[in-house]
Amino acid sequence: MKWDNIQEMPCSVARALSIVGDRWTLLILRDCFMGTKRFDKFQKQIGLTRHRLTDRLNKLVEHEILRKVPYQEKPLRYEYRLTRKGVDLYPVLMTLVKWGDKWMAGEDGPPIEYFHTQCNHTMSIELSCSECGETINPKEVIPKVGPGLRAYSERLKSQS
Amino acid sequence: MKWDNIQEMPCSVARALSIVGDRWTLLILRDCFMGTKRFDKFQKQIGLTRHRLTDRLNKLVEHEILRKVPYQEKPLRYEYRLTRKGVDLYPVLMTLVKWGDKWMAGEDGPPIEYFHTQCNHTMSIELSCSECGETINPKEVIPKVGPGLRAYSERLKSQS
DNA sequence: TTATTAAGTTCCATTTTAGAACTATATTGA
DNA sequence: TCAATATAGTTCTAAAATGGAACTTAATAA
Repeated sequence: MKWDNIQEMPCSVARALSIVGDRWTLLILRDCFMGTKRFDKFQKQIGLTRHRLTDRLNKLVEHEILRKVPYQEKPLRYEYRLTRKGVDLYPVLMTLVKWGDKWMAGEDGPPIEYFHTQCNHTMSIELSCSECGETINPKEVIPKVGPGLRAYSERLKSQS
Repeated sequence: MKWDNIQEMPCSVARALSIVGDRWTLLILRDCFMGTKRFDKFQKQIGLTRHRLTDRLNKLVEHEILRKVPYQEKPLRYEYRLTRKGVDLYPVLMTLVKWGDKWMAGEDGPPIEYFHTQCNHTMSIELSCSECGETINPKEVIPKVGPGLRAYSERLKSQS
């Protein structure tokens, strides 16, 4: 199985990772959420090669997670901005932050803290249920076959 | 910058990704959350090469995200189970699910649905504030330098 | 006229990965 | 006894991805 094929799996994790699941893309997006918009700044902050960066930014633009917006003419230059689809990846980054803060920060404590302007507290994120609002415990969530997987299975059947 | 060095960045996202940020590891963990425990089953479900799988499982064990538990003697065989540290990655997977469901599922709808036994509803996850409980809007969260980054900066200064 | 800035591109050596076959240990059935 | 099956790897090689460094292009600043 080549990586390029995982997007065809009937699985939202696989499909999401087919775009953002490589070694650098989520770091690029982290920088986007911190306000970075320009090529050289990404390159310096992350330290990946310019070649790779070009490649990853193009892929993100292609998938409409970032879009290129001209910020000057002469010479024409673009900056990279998050789209709605890109901003929707915020929870993925924040869950990684929370895990990294808990398990990787060591004695120094979390590198970055997050201040919630709505309640004026330094906070961390929690996962809650869209229906009842309660905090999620993995054991209390049961995965079931959904319409997407059913459709996929039926297509497989009709092919054979 | 080589990938192996990103874990030294003063950033929880980078540190988390240094372990789970490669192309296959989060898919392996997805399977763990679906109940998969054995080598061959991982291999068939994910379709990565046995060689890579060995490598990734070992890395996860090394980082105490999975642990090997013998399930038979003669011949001695182990299965892979999530540790507490591993279970703590559940939010990362679920945020990827939510994004994939929204942006990658297309007309078929989500492949898998999630049933919350606490409230008896099919649900999706939301991000909420640990302090006030409200749903998080990225614009309302301000990152600030935390103790980990301060300690890091001071170490850098004293070295030079 | 030479540097500098910004955003890439090009080239090559190194590293990682995919794919397939092979190995080790034990059980089952003929 | 012998062949087939099951499980969990390991080994090998060709192909693909990556890292590092230098080069390019277009414009401004010294």
